Amino acid sequence: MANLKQLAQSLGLSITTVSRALDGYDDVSAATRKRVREAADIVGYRPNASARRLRKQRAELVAITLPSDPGHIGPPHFLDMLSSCAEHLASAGLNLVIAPVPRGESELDICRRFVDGRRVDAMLLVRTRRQDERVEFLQSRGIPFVTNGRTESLVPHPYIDGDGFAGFHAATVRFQAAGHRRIGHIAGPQDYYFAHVRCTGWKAAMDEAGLDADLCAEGAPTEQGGYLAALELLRQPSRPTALVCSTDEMAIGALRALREIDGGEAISIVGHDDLPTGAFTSPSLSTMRMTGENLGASFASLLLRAIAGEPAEELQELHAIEFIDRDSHRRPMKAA
Amino acid sequence: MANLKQLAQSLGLSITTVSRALDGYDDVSAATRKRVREAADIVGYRPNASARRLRKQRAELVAITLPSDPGHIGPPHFLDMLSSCAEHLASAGLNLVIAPVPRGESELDICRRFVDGRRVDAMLLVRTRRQDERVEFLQSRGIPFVTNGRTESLVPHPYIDGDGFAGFHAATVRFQAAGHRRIGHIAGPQDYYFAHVRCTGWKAAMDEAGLDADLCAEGAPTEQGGYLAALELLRQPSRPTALVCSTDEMAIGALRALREIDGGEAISIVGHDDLPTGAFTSPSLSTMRMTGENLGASFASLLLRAIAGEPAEELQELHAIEFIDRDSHRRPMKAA
DNA sequence: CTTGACTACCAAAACGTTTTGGAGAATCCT
DNA sequence: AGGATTCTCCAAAACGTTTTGGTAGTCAAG
Repeated sequence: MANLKQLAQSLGLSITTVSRALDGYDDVSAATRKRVREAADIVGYRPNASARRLRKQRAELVAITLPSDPGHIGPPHFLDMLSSCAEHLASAGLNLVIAPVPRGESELDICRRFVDGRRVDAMLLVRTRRQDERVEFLQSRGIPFVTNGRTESLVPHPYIDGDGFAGFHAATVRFQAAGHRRIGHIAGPQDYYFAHVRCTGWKAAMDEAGLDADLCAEGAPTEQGGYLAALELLRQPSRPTALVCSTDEMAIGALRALREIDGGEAISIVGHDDLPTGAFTSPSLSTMRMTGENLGASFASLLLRAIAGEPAEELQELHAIEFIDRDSHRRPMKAA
Repeated sequence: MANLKQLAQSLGLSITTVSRALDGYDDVSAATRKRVREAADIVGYRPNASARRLRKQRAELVAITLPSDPGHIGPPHFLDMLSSCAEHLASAGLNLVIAPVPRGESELDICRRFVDGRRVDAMLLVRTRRQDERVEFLQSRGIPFVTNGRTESLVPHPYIDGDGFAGFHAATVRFQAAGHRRIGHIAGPQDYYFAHVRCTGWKAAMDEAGLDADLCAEGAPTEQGGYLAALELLRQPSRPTALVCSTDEMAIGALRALREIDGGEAISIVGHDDLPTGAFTSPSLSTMRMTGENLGASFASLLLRAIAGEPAEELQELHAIEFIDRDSHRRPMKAA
């Protein structure tokens, strides 16, 4: 309601003094500072955000682009993560705006709009691709950003990612140790970095064990995509006895395929993401997830440090993957 | 990069003319308008958002408060809904910022910060309470807002809500028609409007049928809350044979309680929200949900119309509830 | 030749802050 | 006492837009 001018007038002070009193500068006496602050409290004065932003040349905003891609928008935890991230940003005076990508526009368009209109101080990117034009654009503009997921960009950038290679390597080795020889992989679209690196982890473990890495089917990162990919593998002359799936959603689709196929109940399976639904499927879904608590806070912290100018190399977090063992990864193998 | 002044200089025009050319006013000749627009395209000019906002006295932002309450933040669809809402707002030049409530602060504090700092043009409220201080505050400030859920506010406000009374009434009547006499209700916290109105629907159906509406237990709107409330009802000397649960999360908790109790598998159950997980529980969870497609777009539309000044009475949507029948609502009753 | 309407443009104000570069008064040091 | 230093305070500029209230110039009508 009140602005600085009115407040200053009512106090018989200058705008400058009132502004500086509220900001706690020490070139205003303790007495006036107190007087100003009390008056401001009473009238409920809050500085006009647009005016401050214009003057300070900061947008006080961070945007996150939400792909309206096929496949759900990350696990359900995602909103919690966002919420926590927003909360931590807020304590630094930044708000988080969500920027969905309308059909007909690319994520790059959105970035452009936000960056060139000086609407944001930084950006948060999810679902990175191996070659990601958004990353290139933001780097060319020199605007701070953090990605959820790595890219193959030659110039380093801040990210938080799970060590998909190690995770899928370890999952494959576990199956080998349990006696599996024919271990298949249900892969997500290979232009996504996460899907590619998970596939690579599986393949490396197969190569190292001297096993054929031929049972790989790619599909959309959805339940249906997993279902179709699994059917494809199950039609092979020599079926897999275990499946390592790129995501839980795909794994749930694969479970559906197994249910429809004779002998499918003898095939072990593991996914990734720790979807809550996985606890209720039958068999309950064994899975993996990135370690680390309060990822939202981590994203916020990286964003703030990127804005503060820390070099990208120091703003990269690669988290270990942990197993969540339920039933689906140790189903009794059919007697060979 | 470029601002209006530089662009004007490079064109040999005044700032005014350039600004008006870009905005398509017709007091600038078609020729110059074209020339200006082409030049703007080339340098990639975008007006500085903060400056425009300051001048136009509009924030171009809408905020939604995210309660960090007990109980998850709405169904998983919630993020999709948000995303769709943000997308429709964006086509009107508005961005959606998410405003989680840090512990130690109330949702009212957040509203105050956003409203009094002129950071938003409107607000979106979820999880309304019967007496909702946020609603009162926003009404007193005269700032447009839309709620997800009704309130008992005497002065009308825009909302979108499901007809919880009718839904829970109908669900109860269905159980009666199936022969159930002792139908219990697992209620959410009664200061939430949705929880209260659902409870009222159940109670009304019981009263109308001349049955005792005594089997009601209240709990937190979480899996654990449903579990505890169900245990409470099952300890009664005369157990319910069917349970109408305020939310799916609570219903899933109740299912767990039934599993632990001797004879629990003979108790029918229904929830509300259509959580994806419900399809995988055993028995699979029968549930209800609000009808209407693309709620996000509806919210966006109501917000825009509220900002445009349409009266609140015309901005209220009450949606019917539909049943999603799975297995849990028709479990074989124990022979009396 | 004046008047009025119309076209194409522009200078300046305004939006509400924060920050720069002082200015006057009081205090301290020698 | 005179100069330097410290305390308080403030006028004005700046941030980049949009909008107000014009001004010249042209053209047609009276």
